[in-house]
Amino acid sequence: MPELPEVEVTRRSFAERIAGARIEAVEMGKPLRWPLGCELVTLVGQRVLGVRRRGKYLLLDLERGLLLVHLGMSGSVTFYAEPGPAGKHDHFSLYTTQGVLRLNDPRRFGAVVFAPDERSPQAQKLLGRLGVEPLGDAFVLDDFCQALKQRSAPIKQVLLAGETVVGVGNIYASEALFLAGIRPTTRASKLSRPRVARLHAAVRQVLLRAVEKGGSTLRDFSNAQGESGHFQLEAAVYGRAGQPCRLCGSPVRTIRQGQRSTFFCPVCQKP
DNA sequence: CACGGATCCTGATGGC
DNA sequence: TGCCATCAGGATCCGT
Repeated sequence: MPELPEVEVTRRSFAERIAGARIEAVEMGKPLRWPLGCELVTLVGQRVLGVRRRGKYLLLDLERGLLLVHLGMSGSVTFYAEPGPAGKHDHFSLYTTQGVLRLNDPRRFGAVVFAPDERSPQAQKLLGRLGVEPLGDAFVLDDFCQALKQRSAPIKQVLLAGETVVGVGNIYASEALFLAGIRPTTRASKLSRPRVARLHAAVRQVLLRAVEKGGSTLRDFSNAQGESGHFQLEAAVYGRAGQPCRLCGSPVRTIRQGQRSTFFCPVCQKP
């Protein structure tokens, strides 16, 4: 479900409501991808100072340490003003003085990990290899160009890996490459500078637009207040196999790359 | 070391 | 209706 736009929309939907809240209790369901990494008593009594985002991670800053929350494939965070019963796939709940934060994650590829500090090994194990933030000033064309020159893998997979630029998942990778007119199978190192420039702009544009639209609703995305997004209404290629390209009318094609589906227009996107 | 494949897990969907 | 195969927004680990 969640790529950068969904995570950012989620963050915005509860950051202000949880800021300043004191943690009163913690409840865990089935195991997630990684163990929490601390005793529950470490969390209880602490205030949540704020919520940041790094790539697809939500970072909940506490008075002593932080919680790294990842939504995996099927996770979503909801912040309830009133405490109710935990749902079937609610596997992590923070009961605070201002409401209850729950991570609901049927497939349990997500995780909540405590780290004493952002520079600690616990945090760096997850954040240490992440690429640059695509919507920040550090996403510079020259650097992007240089980084892609080093990589011989198909550009789609380089985007997905998140070591060059973070936040681009399976939907937005296909969308950005369509916007840039680049075939997903093209080796990253083979892209000319002008084409990298198009991709650089496309990645920013697609993600920014998706954030503005409130995230994708391809299946069931909704933010922490239960509101759904509208990006899927305008997907150019993702999920549109066989349907006419919105630019040239030829059928959108789908292939598999690294166990993931890729969608592209064989006419508009050049190798 | 960079790449490609297998893998964790549950639920939805479609064919027979 | 049941049963089976396939697919799903992620990212790590492992063999080559």
